[in-house]
Amino acid sequence: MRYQRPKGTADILPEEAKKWQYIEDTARMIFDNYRYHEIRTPMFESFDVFSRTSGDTSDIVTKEMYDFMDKGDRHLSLRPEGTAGVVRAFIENKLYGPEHQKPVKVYYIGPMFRYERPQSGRQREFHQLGVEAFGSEEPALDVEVIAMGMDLLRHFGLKDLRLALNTLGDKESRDAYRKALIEYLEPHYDELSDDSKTRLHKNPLRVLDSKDKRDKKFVKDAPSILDYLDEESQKHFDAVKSLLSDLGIDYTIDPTMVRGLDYYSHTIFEIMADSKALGEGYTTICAGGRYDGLVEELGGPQTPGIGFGLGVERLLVLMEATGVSFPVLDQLDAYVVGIGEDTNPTTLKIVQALRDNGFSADRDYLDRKPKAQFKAADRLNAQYTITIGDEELKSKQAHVKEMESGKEISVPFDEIIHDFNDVITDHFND
RNA sequence: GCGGUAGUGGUGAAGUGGUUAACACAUCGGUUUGUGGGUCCGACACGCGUGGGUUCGAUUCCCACCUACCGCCCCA
Repeated sequence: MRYQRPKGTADILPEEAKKWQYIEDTARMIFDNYRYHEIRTPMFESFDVFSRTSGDTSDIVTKEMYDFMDKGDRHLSLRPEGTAGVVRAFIENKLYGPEHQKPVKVYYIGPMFRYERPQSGRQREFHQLGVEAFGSEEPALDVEVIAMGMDLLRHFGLKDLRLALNTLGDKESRDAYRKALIEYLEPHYDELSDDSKTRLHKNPLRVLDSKDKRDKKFVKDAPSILDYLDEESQKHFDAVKSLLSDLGIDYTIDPTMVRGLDYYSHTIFEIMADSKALGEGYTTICAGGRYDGLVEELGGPQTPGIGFGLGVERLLVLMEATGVSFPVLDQLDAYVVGIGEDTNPTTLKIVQALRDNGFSADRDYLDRKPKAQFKAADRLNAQYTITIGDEELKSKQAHVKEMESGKEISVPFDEIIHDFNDVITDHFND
């Protein structure tokens, strides 16, 4: 094989693409119900947009970003996630301006890029769909976003969903907690895993997330963020919990849950699904949180925000493992069978006329025999076949056959061309 | 970036250091003249991921690379 697709990329073939369309259509419909509108931002941005928001010492920025210098010596990066670009666009286009209703609610669907080792449901080019809402600190907005995420996944037929909830508090709370956590872990420094040793001062919250047994033993008794929330943060978190309950949405609080990105504050959440398809037990399918400092970080006015992202490939793996059926619309109304070369112009005209009238129609292009054409019609699951041969050309009548019943009648070309719908209702509707 | 497993036609796969690489499915053609989902017959890898090497000879042995999958790291 001469050429092959780049490592970690995938060709989405027509059959598969139908599933993608279903997912995208469903998502758009739901987002629309919640009054979120699509925003399309570039697939690459200035490197700084991402390094600024993700923390430039992080592995993410140094190891996993597809960054490059373009011919004008600009340092660019393929977007590794959706939020940073949307925030940049929010600021650049002044969506914070008074003429825009607050909160500004947007969603995006598209490819993202990460330089990492491919595995099932994890590729270098992958797709995410996500939402962002700017301009309100109200806990009710947190809950709307969470509810929308749950709603979306339920629409995709996923059961056994679990909502994990945590808060990181505001900056003061987080700083206080961070200090306490370092104080707690430092005496055990030598007993931590190598990774956690480096994490301890760079990003101590991540130690909580460690899967290493050596770390877990300390994490168990580590101080909890929940004990370091100031009044404001506590109030916000309580309100979120209470509103979730009002909506009848169950949740479990996981004080050790942290996010990979530095910019989160207050509410963070993950929606997990129970499936063996993506590893044992519950795995995260949708994750998000509040990022009240992010807009400012990128040079905009102080503006709160909240959003979530969802991996489409992972979603597909889950749906398939769960046995969710994709309602696929692939109907062929009529297949036009032409017998003999002389019928070529007529069959083409008829297929075209059918399409003009809103029917899906197809014909043979390989000069095959009638039998083969009928076989094709059958395999394509055509509802009707329209047969034209020399005799039909002379009489200007075609044979219309309902494939399921086998009933066949003779109909003038004109009727077929002008109103095939009438032909069907007049002759085949019993 | 590290470790493990694998790579034969459109698909699922069998197989061997040596003339024509099983079998099945799919596809296409035929089964007497213009009608489908059946039967029967036939066709279908210039080649066994790529590139080297060993050998009289390699798809089969060795090495490197590529890719996929699994695990680690990480996870926006």
